[in-house]
Amino acid sequence: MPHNPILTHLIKDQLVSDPAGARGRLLREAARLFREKGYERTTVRDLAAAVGIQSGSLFHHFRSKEEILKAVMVETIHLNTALMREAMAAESTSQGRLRALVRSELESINGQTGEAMAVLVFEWRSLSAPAQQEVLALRDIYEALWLDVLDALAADGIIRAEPFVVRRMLTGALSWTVTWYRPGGGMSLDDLTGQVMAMLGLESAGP
Amino acid sequence: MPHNPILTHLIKDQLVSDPAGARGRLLREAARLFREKGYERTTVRDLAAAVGIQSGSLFHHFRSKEEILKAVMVETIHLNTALMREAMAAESTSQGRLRALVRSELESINGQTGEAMAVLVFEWRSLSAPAQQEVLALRDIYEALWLDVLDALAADGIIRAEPFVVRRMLTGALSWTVTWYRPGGGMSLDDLTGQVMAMLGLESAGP
DNA sequence: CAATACCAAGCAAGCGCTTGGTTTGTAAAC
DNA sequence: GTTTACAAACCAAGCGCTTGCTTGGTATTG
Repeated sequence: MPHNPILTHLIKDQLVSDPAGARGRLLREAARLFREKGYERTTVRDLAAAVGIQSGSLFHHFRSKEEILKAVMVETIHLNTALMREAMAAESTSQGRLRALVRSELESINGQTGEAMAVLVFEWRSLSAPAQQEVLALRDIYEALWLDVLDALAADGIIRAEPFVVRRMLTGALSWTVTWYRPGGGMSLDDLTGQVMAMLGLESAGP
Repeated sequence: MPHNPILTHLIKDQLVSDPAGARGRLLREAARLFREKGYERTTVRDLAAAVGIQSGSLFHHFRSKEEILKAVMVETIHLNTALMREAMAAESTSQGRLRALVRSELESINGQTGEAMAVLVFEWRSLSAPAQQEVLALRDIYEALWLDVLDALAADGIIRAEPFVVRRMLTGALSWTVTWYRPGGGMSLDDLTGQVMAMLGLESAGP
């Protein structure tokens, strides 16, 4: 399957590994295993077996196990920041942009990159402090996109709670969907987006 | 410091360990360490050192390390279910009961039992499948309290999104507060409760 | 013919847990 | 009020195993 243009561009800039390459394949399997069993319970032997090599050979591609975790997180943020910018650009109103952000984050969490996003949320503490700082800097860019939109909505009186509180509540609410929402079920991602907007009192609900 | 009457009653029923006893003290330290470093990164030597005994002596009180994790979770659910019932009983309207639930859960997460609640959320996967089943059964009782209130609000048209979706969004939003909310800061738990209600469009915000 | 990618083997450290034996608390027996 | 009995609580030592990672060498590729 061919990449979408955004991904191709990120690969060219070396911000994301090509999923077809050895490194990219390993990172995908790592995200899957880290989510399934947790970082600590996943051994380097598990990771190696998942891509069909010996455990020692991993250390030709990564200096340590932690570097694999960091790479999963960093590449996921890069990809999703880019996707989110793209989704927002198509909208002309603040309310539309919020809907695009919600929809985009739900897709990140429950779609292709879902495993990596779950790792980002649940394996945070497994990163060393310096690595946490690095990842945090990338997240700040991502978060600024949200706050700009929420600030605009608050200025217009469309939302009444404080923007930064709303963003944090939404972070929790949306990332938690990974524990219960199943894309194959009766509710589509658009339905779910509608439910979130309805919960905020911004649109009427109903699939 | 004396216990509140609810806790005393739970201790008498052997649903919760006395925090003054050896077992209770260990469970408190365990919750703290599990939250701070994660279950896997916390060794039985860490746990033993935290209460001033040898690592082997732990196994006089608990059959395995996992049993300690399970006990932390089970006792926390028992305590918080009781506290929540109490908080709700004082309210006469559905909206008041929702506010009481939100306030109560925020207090569970950010107050005394916060460490144990965080463990419940973030260390879920570290439990074996059978132990997960046991804990899940207890959570169902707890969740039923929420759904009853949300169903009533939906029936009256006060909330427009689906009750079970709202509950799940709130679960995520409220438990996520543990990652950013600091009780000592400028925002009290009552303020935060007000923000949540405002976000749902149910009350005007403002501390 | 160099760089890249890998394998086979294994090391040092740390892990959960077991074991055999000692101390401590408690309460009846004398 | 000392003695006896016994269980609960704990210690010191370490076993067997797994972990992340290293090493020295061998294919593979442009």
